[in-house]
Amino acid sequence: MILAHLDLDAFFAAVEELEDPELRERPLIVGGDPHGRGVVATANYHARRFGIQSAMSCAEALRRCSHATFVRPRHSVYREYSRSVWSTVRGVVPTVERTGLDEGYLDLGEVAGDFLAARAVAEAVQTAVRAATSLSCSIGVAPAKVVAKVASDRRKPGGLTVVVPGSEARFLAPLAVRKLPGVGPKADERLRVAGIATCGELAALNDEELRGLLPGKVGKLLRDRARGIDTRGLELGTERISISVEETFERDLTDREQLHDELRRMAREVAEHLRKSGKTARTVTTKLRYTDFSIRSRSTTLRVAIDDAETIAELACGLLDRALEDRPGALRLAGVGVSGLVAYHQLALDADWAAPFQDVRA
DNA sequence: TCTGGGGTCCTTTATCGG
DNA sequence: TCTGCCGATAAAGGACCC
Repeated sequence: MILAHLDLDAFFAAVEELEDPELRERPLIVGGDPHGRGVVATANYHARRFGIQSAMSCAEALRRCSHATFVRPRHSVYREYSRSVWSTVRGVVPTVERTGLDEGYLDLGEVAGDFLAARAVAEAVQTAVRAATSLSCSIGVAPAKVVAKVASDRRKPGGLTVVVPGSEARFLAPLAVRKLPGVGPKADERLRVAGIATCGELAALNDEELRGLLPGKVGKLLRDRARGIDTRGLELGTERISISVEETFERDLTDREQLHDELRRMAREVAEHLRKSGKTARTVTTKLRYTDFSIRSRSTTLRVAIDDAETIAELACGLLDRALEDRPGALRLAGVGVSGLVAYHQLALDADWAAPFQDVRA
């Protein structure tokens, strides 16, 4: 299996630079209001020199670079560029799994016989994308997804890294465990405390050591990945399984009526998304974030799928009331989500055989 | 007045029927 | 009739990703 991971370089910022070339030579931050509660979505490479990174609060970014330009994300514009990029990629490599607007996996085995040929195909993809959109991307080529993904991140921007079969473990070994997809802040900290800093050290753990550190399926999976073992193939044509809208308020809210108003507004947006995707939903979830950043959620599942804003709103408000009874307090965020999605045309069929549920049986 | 919004997947716990 | 166990599944939380 020969596959590639493609990652567009500083995608949102790169698009904004194309739309307004004046931005190109300056530190640019795409994200929220630097005087509000937003975070950085993407920073261009000038801004990164000031230590600005994705997910950093915009207030912090402003502190680090007071002359940076801040712009709000324009997702519909990025979607257009993304569409153009991926149709260009498919012109060179037909089988592609998109995992985001700005990244995805390519099946190179389909168009290249060996890793030498694969490198040439990857270069052809980079050239084609640049020609069609003026955007630059980085690519990793490897026998396994996890290795290709890590490889694509090695020589940004515009880099190409090829990891040939047999060298996967050697390639990963010196890298920090945090570089491994699936190792987030929590796992990183647990490993750090135990003195495990690199992928090589994670790969060398025996079963018992691993159990103490990262129990369950997760540990085995991450150790496999650190060894370059990853049998996942490309996933083509996956369906969405949930839809949600949430919002961090400018200031924390306590007033129940105000919160209900916000939830009703979000429920209308969720219903609109549902309608556009031709789906109905059986489960409604309300999400709350308190001032201390802790998150609570309450959900309910119906026998029959729904898609109307009023029903979603009623359920969401009831769930909010329940959550606030369990734990009162000011909220910095509230959200409404639906899951258990059912295609609208299947509604009549599904309503028939839908099994009864606990709270209904009682 | 640090810390978004949209998702996915996994684990644990509660609950129910048999 | 009471109790315990088992398997499903819903609910809730948590980690992670872009």
